[in-house]
Amino acid sequence: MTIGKLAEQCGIGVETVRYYERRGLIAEPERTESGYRRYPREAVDRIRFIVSAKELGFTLNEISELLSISTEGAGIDGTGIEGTFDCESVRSLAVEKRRDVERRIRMLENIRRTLDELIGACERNEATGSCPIIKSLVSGESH
Amino acid sequence: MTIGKLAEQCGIGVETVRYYERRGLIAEPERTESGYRRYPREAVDRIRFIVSAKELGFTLNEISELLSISTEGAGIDGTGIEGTFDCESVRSLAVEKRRDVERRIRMLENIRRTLDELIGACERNEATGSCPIIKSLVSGESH
DNA sequence: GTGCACCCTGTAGTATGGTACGGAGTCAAG
DNA sequence: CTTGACTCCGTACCATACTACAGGGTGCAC
Repeated sequence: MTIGKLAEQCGIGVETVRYYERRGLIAEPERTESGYRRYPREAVDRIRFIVSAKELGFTLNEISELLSISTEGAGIDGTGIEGTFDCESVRSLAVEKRRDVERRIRMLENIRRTLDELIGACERNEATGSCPIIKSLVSGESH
Repeated sequence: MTIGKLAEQCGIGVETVRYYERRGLIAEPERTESGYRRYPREAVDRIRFIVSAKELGFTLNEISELLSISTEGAGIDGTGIEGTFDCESVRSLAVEKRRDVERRIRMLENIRRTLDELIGACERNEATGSCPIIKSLVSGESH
């Protein structure tokens, strides 16, 4: 698979794929004799994961970490995240990330609930008073 | 409440508060005779909401929209998001945002589930094979 | 065998979201 | 009534994550 096809399948530009490679988020792929990058099908999944995680507000560094957890010790060159984690390091990193993910889910659920209330109120044609969305989110917080 | 106290309560810098004001995310506050900004307690909630939403991967523009939905027609100067929405516009914007929030929750739940599996596997001392986190997220996607 | 779309490297520019001055005025505790 | 912490405005700078060249080579369809 060429870089162009890969980028297209992931909905990003070829420049971005190369950027992710430079950042160490994806491995350097095989090359053809003429120097063209040649990707395996799995590369699509990895990049789609990166794209999705980014939408969820993870930085590329955090995504690096998530990927390094999931590939347990595979290591990503040039990221400073070395392979050969022992199981305990992986576990505790995973636990930490899980807490973070949990917190984000809670906050989003609060926003969703408020949007539901707002939509409901609107359908019943009630004017909503002051800013319920803010209250709901803030009250659900637990930094 | 001075800008310094406000910023402190929200865990951000005073420069950031002024930046949010310039961006139209928060209203221009009252001023003292000498020109100092003076904030009401509610400003804390609004800014905390902005901070949280940002962590969840919403851009400041999206946050503007969310805030404008919740304050229904209040409008935010300089954002291009004008006040005087009719109820139907508010509702459809809220429905759209709800879909978006829902999608994010799903993706995060997939990541959480995978982290759980990973943590479980690690505790049972099983080496995980190839990258379950990626598979789970990608399979749960529904753009 | 010549277009045209694609690929290569490298470097420079952009958008977003801050962050950090500089030079000045203000407030309040001692 | 001074001194130190705070505020004002404006502009310039920063990090992250792209995005767009420039200047060249490759692949293949006609």
